[in-house]
Amino acid sequence: MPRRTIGFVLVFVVPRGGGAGRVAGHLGVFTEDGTPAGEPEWLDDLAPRVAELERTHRPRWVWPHTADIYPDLLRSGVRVERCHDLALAEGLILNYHGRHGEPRALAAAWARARGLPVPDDPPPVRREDQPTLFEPDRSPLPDGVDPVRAAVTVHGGQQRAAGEVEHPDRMRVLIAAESAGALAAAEMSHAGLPWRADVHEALLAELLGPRPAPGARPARLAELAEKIAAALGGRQVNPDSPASVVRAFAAAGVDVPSTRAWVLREVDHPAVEPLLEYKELARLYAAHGWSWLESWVRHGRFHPEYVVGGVVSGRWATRGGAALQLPRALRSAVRAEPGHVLVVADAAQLEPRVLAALAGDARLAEVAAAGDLYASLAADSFAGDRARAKVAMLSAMYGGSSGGAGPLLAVLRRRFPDAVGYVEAAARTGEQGGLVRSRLGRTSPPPSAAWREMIGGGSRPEADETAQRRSLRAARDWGRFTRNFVVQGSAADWAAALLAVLRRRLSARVSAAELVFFQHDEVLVHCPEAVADAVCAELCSAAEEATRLVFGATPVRFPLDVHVVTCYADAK
DNA sequence: ACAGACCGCGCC
DNA sequence: AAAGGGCGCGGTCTGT
Repeated sequence: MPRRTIGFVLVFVVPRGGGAGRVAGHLGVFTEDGTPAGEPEWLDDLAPRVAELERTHRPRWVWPHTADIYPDLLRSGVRVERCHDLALAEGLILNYHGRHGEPRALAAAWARARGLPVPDDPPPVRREDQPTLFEPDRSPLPDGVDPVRAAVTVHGGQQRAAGEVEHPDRMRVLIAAESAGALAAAEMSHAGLPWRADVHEALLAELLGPRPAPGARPARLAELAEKIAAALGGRQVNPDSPASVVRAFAAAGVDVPSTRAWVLREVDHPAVEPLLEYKELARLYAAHGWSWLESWVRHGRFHPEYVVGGVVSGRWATRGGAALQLPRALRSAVRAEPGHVLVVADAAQLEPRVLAALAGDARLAEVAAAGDLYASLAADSFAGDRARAKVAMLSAMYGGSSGGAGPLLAVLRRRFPDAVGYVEAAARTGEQGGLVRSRLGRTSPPPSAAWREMIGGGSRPEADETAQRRSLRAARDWGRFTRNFVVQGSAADWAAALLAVLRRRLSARVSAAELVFFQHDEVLVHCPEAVADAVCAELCSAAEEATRLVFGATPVRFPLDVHVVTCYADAK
């Protein structure tokens, strides 16, 4: 094949059987204008062909779902630069139109792919026997449907759909960033986060005692359980059972409404201290103990599975390993390999900055020019009281008002009417059952039928006080969700753009660096010590580029706090 | 025995 | 006037 620039390569894969470490499938090469460049091919092993095309053409790979194919390619040593993930794009577009949760194998996409009339309202539930483009292991395509042609058709439909939303440019950025995120997620799962099992084990031994026999409690937990029982007058009590603990306290003459740590801390009783310690250690044991280590750490790396597109707001989820909840105490087990460092970068106070940019609030943007936004906000509006400034801002974004936040929020509203007005408008939209969007167009789900029923029930003339209260409550709850959605979703937009841009920059300019971890607004790069400065420079440029991509020419700054360390625990 | 609800807590 | 957003996970408890 002559060397020339080709805009798109469309790949369709139908995994067959066990796979045996290889991924088979159809592959078709197309030029940018949609003209096929040669016949579609069937390959028993896609990896070599993908590697070759990547080397010669740097195409955009269009495939049903990155998570279904890219991990296998990575295991075969093949990395690609860019892709269009049909399933993720389909989800974003469907959600934009308020059709959350519909099967990704949209009936309309199928109809288009098969040249059939497109139904106006595709059935919401896919039948078991209905073939699907996006879950290729379910069932093969119907006879006579060429998989490459189907992918081309669906892709074309998505390009059109992206062009028809209110801000097509933003939707295109979103789809590209989401697709790049899927690539980065697979790469990070593959690479893994450097993890010193010996450090982790030493920590467990120090806090819990030696590893217990299967079914037994660690020594330290058994000891604390005895102390708790003794302090409660020798009553039977299972510290793992909230109900049992409440009963035991009641029997000892102490009324506790629940066993939440912050509740217990207010209780003056000798059982409280050992109980709090028990709960903390029991959690470490259950969630990140020896069995976690066995399940998730191999050859010195923690390999979580990221789920891109798993949260409507655009945040990532994880499957197994609780990767996004690594306790701070365990971060000492995250160590760079010899001669290497970890570059830890997190966006400083991302959400309030996002709000300033979203709302176009010039005054808040000014406040956000400072490195420490909350300190700057405190100086501006809260007589220098940083804690109060932070509470005020968080209540605006979350809809909370506990801890006397009401008056603080009022200060914020007077001083920054555009920013506060923006989230309050989002809350009102939600209270009325409407949809809200992130900056790039991620869209909140419509409220459930049960919600609508409750809202309707409260406004009927015969509604009693309880029904009215329930209705009001449901409306407010959903309003809090949509209020937060615009901020959380737009922060996810920014973070996705950052990751996409950083990934491209690193592969082009600091190839020895690898992305090893990402959580919401924080990214970890593992690299040889000698290139740490280069990585820092790329990070800063990436943050600026991401800001421009998502918010255009906003005056709001989005600084990164960057730490070059050998141990994750030393960052911050 | 198993599934699913609830609790409580970890992270952002 | 009052109203805290998102998730994953492992534990218990309840219903079948």
